[in-house]
Order: sequence, then structure tokens, then C-alpha cells
Amino acid sequence: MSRDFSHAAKQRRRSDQVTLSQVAEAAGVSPITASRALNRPEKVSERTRNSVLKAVEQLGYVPNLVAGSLASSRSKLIAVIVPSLINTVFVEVIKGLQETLEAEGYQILLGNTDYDLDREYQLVRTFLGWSCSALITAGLRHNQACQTLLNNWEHPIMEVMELGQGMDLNVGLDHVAAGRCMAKHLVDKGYRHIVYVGARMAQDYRAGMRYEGHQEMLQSNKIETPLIELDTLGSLQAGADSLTQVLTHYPHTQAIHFANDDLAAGALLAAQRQGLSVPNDIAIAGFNGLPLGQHVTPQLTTILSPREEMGRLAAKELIRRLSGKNVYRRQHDVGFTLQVGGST
Amino acid sequence: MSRDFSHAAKQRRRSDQVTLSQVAEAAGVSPITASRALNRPEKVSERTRNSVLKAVEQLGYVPNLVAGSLASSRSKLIAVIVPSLINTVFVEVIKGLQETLEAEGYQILLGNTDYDLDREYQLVRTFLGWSCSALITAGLRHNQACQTLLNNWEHPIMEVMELGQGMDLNVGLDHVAAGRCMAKHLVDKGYRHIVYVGARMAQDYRAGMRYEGHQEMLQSNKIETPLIELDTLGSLQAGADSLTQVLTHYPHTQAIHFANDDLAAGALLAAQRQGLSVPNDIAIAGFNGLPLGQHVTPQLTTILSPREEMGRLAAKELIRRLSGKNVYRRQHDVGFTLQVGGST
DNA sequence: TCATTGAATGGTAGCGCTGTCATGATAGCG
DNA sequence: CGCTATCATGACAGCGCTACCATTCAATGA
Repeated sequence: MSRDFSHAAKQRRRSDQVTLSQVAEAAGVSPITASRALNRPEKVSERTRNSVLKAVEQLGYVPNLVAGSLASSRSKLIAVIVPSLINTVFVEVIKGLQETLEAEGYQILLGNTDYDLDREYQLVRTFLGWSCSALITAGLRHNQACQTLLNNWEHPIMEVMELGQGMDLNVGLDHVAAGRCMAKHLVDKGYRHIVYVGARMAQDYRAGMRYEGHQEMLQSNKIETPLIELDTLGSLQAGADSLTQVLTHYPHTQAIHFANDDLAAGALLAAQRQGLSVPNDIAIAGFNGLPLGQHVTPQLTTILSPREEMGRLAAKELIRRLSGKNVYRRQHDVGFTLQVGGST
Repeated sequence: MSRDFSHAAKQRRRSDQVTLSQVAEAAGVSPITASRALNRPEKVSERTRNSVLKAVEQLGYVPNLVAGSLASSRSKLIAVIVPSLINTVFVEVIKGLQETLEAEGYQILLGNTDYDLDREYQLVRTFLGWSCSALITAGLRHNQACQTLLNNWEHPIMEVMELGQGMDLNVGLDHVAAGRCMAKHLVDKGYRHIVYVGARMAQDYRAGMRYEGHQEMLQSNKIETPLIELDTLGSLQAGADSLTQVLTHYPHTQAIHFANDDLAAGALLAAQRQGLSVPNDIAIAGFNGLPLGQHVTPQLTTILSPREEMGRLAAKELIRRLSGKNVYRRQHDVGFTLQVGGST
């Protein structure tokens, strides 16, 4: 029962894509030399390099990164996973990442979990399949499957936004401390009826951490810690709506500590539309230091978080790590700044 | 001179990554069947499919998408190139693209040109190297090299944001008409001294197109068309600063037509801080319909552009095209809406 | 009954590139 | 002048997967 091995060579090349071999031929060198001329120019003579580059130009060669990546099991791809693109905070971090990574020749593979950890796991799986050279996620919380997957992964993992014991690298800030800091400010200002307003804190758990800090501080001053939690994501509109809710439930409220500036600014503008004076009738504080808050009158009291900076720093540390340098630090606290405006 | 072919088989597999062959072996089928079980489940029997899935689970198999992509010269990657991530407009488009594409199992490869067409060309080259199945760019303008490269590319190209004769598919709105529309509104309201304020219009050329429409309309009404062009990108701060500039250069100004809402809102808030009444002392109009503009008092007169919708529609048309359906349309006008607030 | 179809599965050969080693050429040294 | 060190280049195999056929076998129909 002998098999038939005689069938003609199969044709698989479908596109008329120019390959490295063609470039090599045109340049009169071997494919591997052409490869080196492009990827490790210092390894070939100048003459060779030039003739290869000329051939590339003439033939309009575009390197097939997929093939290269398979052969070398490396890629200049970096996976970035965020929980939301609506929340400008993450976009600013992405911005910081992006400008630093792209300058080093890395490409960003972007994923959005919509605050769903199972979705995150799926994204991680997919991204690992692309042999990314690193993974950046917003946050330290992952589901079990994801944790397992990442523990067995041999590339750098960078967790940003919050500070803590992560899987690998970490750049962020201490949200509990931030909440404590703002609460202290409100207490110091003499407010005693303070409401915290958050939005979907089960998802945006960092807002929950800030609430914890807030609670801590108020409780140590024997002050009640009423909480209003909205069922929408933070937005100007949600902030405006929440104002009514706060005043209905807690008519004596003197100050509102919002989980973020969108909510706070929305409430501030709404208060003014309703003829309430800020901060005399009601004081308002936010978190993030969005430009918007600095342009309303009175200026919004908020906590500045260095978001783009966080992205840039994370990217830099990652690059340092990827290039084999041992000078990176596992953990970076980017800190925050209390910015006191006229709203409190 | 006979060569030595006797050296032992070389070991290249570096990682302990589980491969499809191992899954196949564990499931008692051939690799190709395992591949089908995962990628075209309808092609295998249910028994086979289940045993493969079980093996995948047990071994913790993560498909190597790079290898798959090389073999099939297809990928579930879609390149998205935008000129800026600071400008929230593009982020909202990305958001729309992202939610639609990710639902169909596509991943986004994100690039930012910083309004530089040469940078765009480089990004396109890189992205083509990843055998993306489609490319989405913001805008219809590209440099020569990029144009050539894309013309020879055999995958769908989607150009968003503006309307016009593109390379392939196009979803956008008519910016000249939008500028005309707002100018008409201002003229109808009785303003005769109207200044247009733009920011870096050589880069953000769509703002330039709106200015063209603005000019057209005013000239046909025999009204002067003074222009102030800022050398920064649009922001609240820039808008605030520009107000002073406008009033210095054109003290009789009755209305300012801003290239976008960031500028407009910044100017509106600044005007109020300076004790100017809007619209009595000065009328202000913007473009985009950002939430911010709807929350200031008076509400900002603006032109609503459906940005997320634009992203979603673009993604849907692309998917339709990618799945071989012929029901897509080459060009979609998503339109715009004049939203009259109290600021004019 | 036997040819015919179709569903399920498998063998082989690449996809286009780079890691690994081998080789030839040139330089450096005592 | 022979010998090693260094540089530039090349041959080969293989990265992990899927396209392309080929094969098997049960179901169908005349």
C-alpha cells in the first residue's frame, strides 16, 4: 500500500506580495543577509546594506511582520487592556503609553473590557496568541483564569492606575490615600455633613477605594459617611442628576465628595442653574483634575492624578525591562496632588 | 566538495508553549482536524469537537495567532490610524469602531500620526506587514507614498470623519456644509461682525474646511471674514486665551465661530469670568456637540456630529464588506445637526 | 446490486521569515 | 609565516499553523 508522493508542488502564494527573497535576489545577496541588513544593520557591511535598501525601495517591499514574528517568536506588539474608552482617564493613560511606545517602534494592540473581567480574560488569551512582547492592563484585579494564564506567561506585565502588589511591574497611585486626603480637606474646612457620590463602584472599584479612604478619615473624626451610588457611569449629566438625589436624601448636606470630576462638574453647573451658591450652599469636590474642572467658576477642588505621566512612565519602565536592563523598578508611586479651588 | 548534511536536528522550540499538535494528540485526532474543530466547528462531528475542546481546556492551549495568520495570510486584525488621541473626537470614533469590531472578534491595532502624513505612511507600512484585514484612517488626505502603497493593497480601506471621494469606503460628514450651516445661523441671528477662530488648521484641515464654508456664506452676504488662527491645539485654555486676542484685534466683534467646542467653551467660561454677558456682549458658537457645551450656561450653540455613530457605522460597513456581502455602500453621509443654545 | 454522493478526517507541503551553525575572508600577533 | 580572532555572509531547517488535495466510509438512489 504505497502512497502517492508524486503530485506536483502545490502553489500557495496567492498575493503578488514582494518577499525578502526577491529583495535579496535583486540586491545580489542571500535572503538572510537581506534580513540582517534590515533588522540589524550593524551586522552587515555598508555596501551590502545600501544595495539591500535600494532593492527594498525599488521593489516596494513591505516586510511581513507575521512571518518574522513566527520565526523569531518575538514581536513589536504590546497589548493594552483598559476597562473603558468613555472614561477619558484611560484614554489619557493610553495617550502617554502610545507616544512613548510608538517612539520605540512598538505597536499597540488595544482591548476594552467594559469593566468585565471575563472579557478581559478573553482579550488576554487573544493577545498572548499574537506573541506580544508585553501586556499592559489597567488595574490589579483579574479573574482566576486570567491570573493563571499570566502567571505562566514569560513576558513583562505592567499593571497601571492603582498601586499595590501586582504580578510583575506596577505604576500607579494610592486611591485609598487619595480619598483620605480629600476627606481630610473637607473636614479641615469645617464641613460635617458630607456625602460621597460614586458611580458603579463595583466596576470602577478604584472609586470604591477612594470611598474607603474617605470613610476612614471621617470615621476617625466621628462623622457619618453617607453614600450615594449611581447606576450609570460618571458623566456631567449623571452628576447633575445626582445633586437632586443627594439633596432629597440628605437635605443638610454641606459638601459632596464626588468620585470623579465629570460628576462633580456636572453637579456644580447644575447647582448654579438651580440658583445654589457653591461653596456657600453646597461645597463640591471631585477627583482627577480634568481641564473642565479648572475652567468652571468657582474652580473645582479636586485631586490631580498624573495620567499621561503614568502612561509615559509605565511605557518607559517596560521598555527598560524589554531591553534587558535591570534598572527598572517593580513599583512606582506616581502620587497625586490636592488642588484646592473655590468650590469647597 | 560534498556538504555536511549530517548535523543533528536543530532545536528551535524555546517555550513550553502548548501547540495544536499536542492538543490533537491528546484528543486522538490529526492536527488539521483539531484546527478545524476550533476554527470551523461546523466542519467536524460533535464528538470530535468536544474531545478537542476538552483537550484545549486540559492543556491550557492558547492558539498561536501569528502562525495561523501566516499560514492563512488572513488575520482578525484591523488597523486604525488617527491623527490625535488628545482630541476626544477621534477617541469617540475609536470607541464606536472598537465596540462593533470587537464584538465580531476583530482586534484593533492602534496608530497615532500626530497629524503627520509621513508618520502615517510609516504606520501604514507597519500595519500592512501584520496582514491586517482592513485599514481605517481618519481623513482622506495621505501622502504620495501612502497613496501608492494603499492602491496596491487588496484589502478594504475605510476613511472616516470627512465626506468625499476616497480610495475605497468612506463614512463621514461634509465639513464645508457644516461651516456654512453655522455661519448661516449667525447671519440669520443678525450678527455682522463675526470672527472665526481655528487652531492649527493646516493640520486639522477639517476645521479649515469648515472655515471655507463659513467664508462662503459670509461673503455671499457681503460680510467680512476675519480669521484668528491659534498655534496650539484646541483646548479650553486655548479658547480662553483666544478671547482676549479676538477682542484686541477686532473690538467690534459680535460673534465668534470657533472651530470646536473645546475652544468655544473655554472662551465662554472666560468671557463670564471677565464679566462679559453671552450672547449680549459676545455670541459664541462651537462645533462637535461635546457634553461640556451642553452643561455650561448659557448652553453652547454648536453642530452635533455623530462621532460614535460614525465609528459604529464604519465598522459595520467594513464587516459587511469583509464577510463578502455586496450590500455595503461605498459612501455614507452621517450628517450633522445644528444645535441652537443660548450662547448665540 | 453497484455507482454516486457527501461528510468526516488525514497527509503533505508550505506561508515568509529568522535562529543556528558553518564557512570563507580579512586582520592581528608573536 | 602559520595560527587564532573577528567580520561578513550563507545554507539549512523550522516557527505553528492552515490550504490543498486525497482518502475513507456510510448513506443514497436507480
